[in-house]
Amino acid sequence: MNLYPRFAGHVAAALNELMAAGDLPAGLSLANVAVEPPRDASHGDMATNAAMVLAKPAGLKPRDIATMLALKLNRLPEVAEVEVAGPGFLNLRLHADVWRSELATITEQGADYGRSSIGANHRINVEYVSANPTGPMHMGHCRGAVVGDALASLLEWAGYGVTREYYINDAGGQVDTLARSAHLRYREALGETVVIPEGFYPGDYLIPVGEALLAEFGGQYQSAPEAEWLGLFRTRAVALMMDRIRADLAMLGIHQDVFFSEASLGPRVQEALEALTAKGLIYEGVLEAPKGEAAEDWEPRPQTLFKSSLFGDDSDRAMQKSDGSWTYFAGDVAYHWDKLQRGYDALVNLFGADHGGYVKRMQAAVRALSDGKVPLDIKIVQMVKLLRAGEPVKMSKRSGNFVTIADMVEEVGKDVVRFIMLTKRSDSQLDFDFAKVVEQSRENPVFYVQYAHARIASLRRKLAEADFDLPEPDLALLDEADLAMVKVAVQWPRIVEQAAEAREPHRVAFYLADLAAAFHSQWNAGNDDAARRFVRADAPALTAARLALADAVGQVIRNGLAVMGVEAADELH
RNA sequence: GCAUCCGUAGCUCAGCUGGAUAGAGUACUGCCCUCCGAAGGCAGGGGUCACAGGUUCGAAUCCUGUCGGAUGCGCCA
Repeated sequence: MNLYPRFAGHVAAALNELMAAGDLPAGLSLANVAVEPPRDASHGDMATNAAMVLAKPAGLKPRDIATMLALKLNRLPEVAEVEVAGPGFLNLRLHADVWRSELATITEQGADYGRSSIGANHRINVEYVSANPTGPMHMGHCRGAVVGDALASLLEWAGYGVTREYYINDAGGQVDTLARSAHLRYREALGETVVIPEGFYPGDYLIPVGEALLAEFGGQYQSAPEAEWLGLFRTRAVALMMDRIRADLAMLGIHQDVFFSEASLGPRVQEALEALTAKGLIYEGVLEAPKGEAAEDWEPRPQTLFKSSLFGDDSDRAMQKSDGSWTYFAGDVAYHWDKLQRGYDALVNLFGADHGGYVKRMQAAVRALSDGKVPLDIKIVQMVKLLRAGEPVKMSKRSGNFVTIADMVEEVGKDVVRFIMLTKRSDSQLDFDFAKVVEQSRENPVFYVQYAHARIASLRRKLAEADFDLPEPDLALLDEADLAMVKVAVQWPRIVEQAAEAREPHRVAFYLADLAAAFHSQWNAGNDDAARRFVRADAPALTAARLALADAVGQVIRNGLAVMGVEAADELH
């Protein structure tokens, strides 16, 4: 069992003993008792707020409870010193052997060190990317893709059963436009000179689609009426776009489990509507005019509405248009109905910042359909500003020229793209500077973390050349300065759990930067004082112990990078 | 008009499921440095955590309001 849960158990056991002995009133709730590393390392290795949290319900002074608890905890063999501090904190200092044995645990568990079972195998669906299949993936999709994928991995590490999902918007007017644009390219492939009118997709990426359509169908649809080819071309063009999107995602190392087609919803929409009707949440009504910018073409009309306002939404939402056809929202409700039917315990969606206004109605729908049993967590992913040496990169969507994911990955590599996308909370804006992200300096976290890993790898290489036999590592040879690094490394299981609970994969990137800093600091100490070096030809036993230490740190870095979907480098160039 | 997110050191950001003197990098100042992998090391100065109230033993963190910024609002997708 990992360090902190283990000590939480010790503290709980001690409190239960005090309750059993009548020193504390029986039946106190320990729910708010926390056992954590103190913010300031000089306070010790571990702290608990138990005395302060329990003071009021127990009707005792915090320091009195702390003193009783201290006596109990002091008897634990792992504890070197207990101190009551401040308003009633209990600070524990642990024996150095505790850190040595934690280090051994890292070595034993290896690539699984940090995996947790707090997810209890609950099934969770993470839907991300869901870019419209009308073009290749561009920069705007990139961050959501990376954050979603890393979050999915993180949840797997935390013990959830994760499904990675992509929703294909292949049923609206946009895909008709795609089909028409593809038809133009098809005619072009037949030798016509075409002009792409306003409102069509102008991008060059449709040229090969036109060629593919020509190869499949020959010239039979060149001048045929639209009704004859629209559905066919739509299906084919969407399929080709999805191939391309999958290839783009693969460049980022992303492979989703389920690609769910909106067009395939079919009877699900009616089912979802019936489910809501059965709950009395559907009615015919007229919505008020939207506020703000006046909508010229708005007029009040009776529609089929969902009472989403009962579930925290700002207004009720239309499911069916006045002509009886479904709204886009109805499709989304049906899609989430389908997810619920598939039996997930929790749902997570990643939305671009431009869909922020959609959050409440989706949560309302899921709450209504699942009777509040299945939480839908929606993460908003903010814009990325692309820069080149501080200057904004110019993009023109109108001409169809934008920076694609393929461009980015080709220029700086998958690992750099992924890492940088995780260096800020997803709900704040991110600058991506092509020049800075490949810089080899302390400021660049990708480099800094990879550099630590490369240095560790180089120790092994150096040793292979040096030709001296190492004994089995004896961790007892590690001193306090060596163990300082272990104290950072053993935080990893906590980071996994906390980041997973908060659904914030960026915390992994920050943690790895901290761990790398601890390692570099140790390394640099060796430059000032040769006695502190990892490899000491004059001391094989110490070298063996320090290498075990370095390897463990390298292992934790690899595990963290694995969650981020970044490969660890053994060498930098 | 309403909603969501944001406002922390000169700059870029952590911390936000309440805890002890608010952290990191960068920039700035002063020393040191050619090192197991150069792409530095150590130390120091720098903050009314936008503002005002409230809850609490305790608030950057929770609640309310104000100001400022971003985004969104539809029978579109």
